[in-house]
Amino acid sequence: MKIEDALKKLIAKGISTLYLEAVNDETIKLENTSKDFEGDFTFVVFPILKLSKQSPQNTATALGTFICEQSNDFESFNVISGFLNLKLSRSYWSNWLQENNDKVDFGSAKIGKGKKVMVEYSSPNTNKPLHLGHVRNNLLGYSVSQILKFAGYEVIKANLINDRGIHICKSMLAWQLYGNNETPQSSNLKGDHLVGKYYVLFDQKYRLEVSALIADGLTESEAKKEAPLIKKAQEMLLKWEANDKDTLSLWQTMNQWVYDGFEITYKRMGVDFDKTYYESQTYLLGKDSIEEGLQKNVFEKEADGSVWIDLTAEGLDRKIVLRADGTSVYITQDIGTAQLKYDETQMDKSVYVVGNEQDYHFKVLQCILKRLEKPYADGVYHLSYGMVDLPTGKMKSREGTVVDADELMQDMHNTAKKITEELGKTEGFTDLELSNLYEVIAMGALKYFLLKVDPVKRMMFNPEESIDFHGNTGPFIQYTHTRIRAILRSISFQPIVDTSVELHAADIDLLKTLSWFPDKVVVAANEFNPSIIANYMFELAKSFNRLYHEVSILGETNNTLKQNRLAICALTANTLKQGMQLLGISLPERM
RNA sequence: GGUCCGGUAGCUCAGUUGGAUAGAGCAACAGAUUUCUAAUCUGUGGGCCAGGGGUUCGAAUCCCUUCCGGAUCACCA
Repeated sequence: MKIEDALKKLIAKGISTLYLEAVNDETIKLENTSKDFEGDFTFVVFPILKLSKQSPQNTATALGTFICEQSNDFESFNVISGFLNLKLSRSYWSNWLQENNDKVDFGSAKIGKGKKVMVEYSSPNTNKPLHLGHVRNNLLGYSVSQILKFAGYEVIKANLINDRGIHICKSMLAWQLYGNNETPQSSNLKGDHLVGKYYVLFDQKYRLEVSALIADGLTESEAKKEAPLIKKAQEMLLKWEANDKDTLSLWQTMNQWVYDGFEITYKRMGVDFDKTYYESQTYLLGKDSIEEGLQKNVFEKEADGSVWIDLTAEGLDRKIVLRADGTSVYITQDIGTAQLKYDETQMDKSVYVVGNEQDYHFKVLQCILKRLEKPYADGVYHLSYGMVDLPTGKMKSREGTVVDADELMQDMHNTAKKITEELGKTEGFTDLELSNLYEVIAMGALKYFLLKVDPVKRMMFNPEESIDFHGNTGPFIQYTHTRIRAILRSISFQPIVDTSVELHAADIDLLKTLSWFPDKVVVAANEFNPSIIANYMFELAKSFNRLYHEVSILGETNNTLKQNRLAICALTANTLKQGMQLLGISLPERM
């Protein structure tokens, strides 16, 4: 039984013994004692004063006395106004260490046992390279997958590639018109960047045409529709849909360039997928569900043949789900893809890592799936995340105001190199080891920077100030880990815990922080929120660094205490490693 | 206009189900290494938790309202 639950039972027992009032222990609320006071758990007695009919002070004191008499796990208490602070005993912590010391998967949970969850993330367009916003998406998706796995779920990572549509045709067309048969090989340009270059070029040329038409007297919206380039792009889309051989061939060639480019970026970010869906193969799905919905009277058909759903009862709008010509809209595809995913995997939950500009869309999707009484409707969860803003404003691919993912990663690598060299920490490494080290540190800094922020929040990235390597950062945590590893490398010891020895207060502080890890994992998994793990990692690292300064680990003269302390260090190192793995961050042995 | 999300220190962010004097990091300043890696640690300064009202023993947290920022309400994806 968890100590919190045991304490709740004790408190309930205390109330019934002292005041002859029955209390359900599940209604007892406990808090962690704030660090300005001595103690581990705080019970606020105000709510039970009407039972005790005593002053807050007397009630708390009586309860505290009762608990310390009844249990060896609590050694003392103090009362400040209505707050009863209870302190866990040293023997409790010794026992805790002994129990958890050799757990291989300390912190793992079983809340997802027997359940399958699909996490869809990344979902790029094939007309441009990935930028910082996509990096946030990818890291979130990967990390959430790791966390869910650690919490016991079977996880399927999926990528739905948006490989068709008018935007793809834009880069194809620009390449056809202005590309002079440029290829990634001929220009030595990464394929996704090459295609992205033509996407931007299309937009530039298109704008010129639009301005010219406006000068000729057209309104802006007319000009946008009438510009020759956009008409050509639309023609190309029609050809693509008609399976025109040349168009398809160009499409395949250019998409392959992009995939080759993405593969490099994904690999460097350390993300991967179990399943890849292509929108070109799924965009016709969903029509069966429309038919089904019509029969169930969930949808209604207009005179022109278009199909709609009225979601005003749910506070949403009336939405089209099928055009009059029988073609799909975005939501139709998503209905179809959800069904496809379920048919293939029978997943219990389906997490979509998609930016918060699609909050409305996913509300609609879930609503429709519920109306259709799909068994997977309740398991749909939109992991909505805020944009990454630049000091200059939003990132826009077409306008070139983006922080490119590949460039950013390379910048981070260079910064890591520079700092390591400045600190003079390059001795004893081969060139290859150094290069790997810089990469691990750089990725640690970048990933931690993006994952420590609550996903729902917009976040700010200033390219002028490179991402920090001090303080609440990935490298700080990596560094802490290398300090522990240095100690553990230098000595051979058996992680045997002897509960007879009294632990130092600093040891106990660290143990206390360690003991929170399993709870953090559960909360992070339930909320699909890696930032909980990230912030906890920082707490844990700080906690170890305090111990490191306060006491000597290798220099401890009491050998039994030294063995215990080494066990605490080993558990800390393992927990740091495990937690960072949940964030997709590696830890170097030395740095 | 309707709906949704956000607003906490100069900057970037934490803040469990309402709890004690509001917390970190960065930046600034002052210190710490004969000893396990100073990418570290300790301390100082810095706040009308956007504003106002309400609920109660008690509110950054819950309710109402105003303001600010953003998104969305497409037969685009």
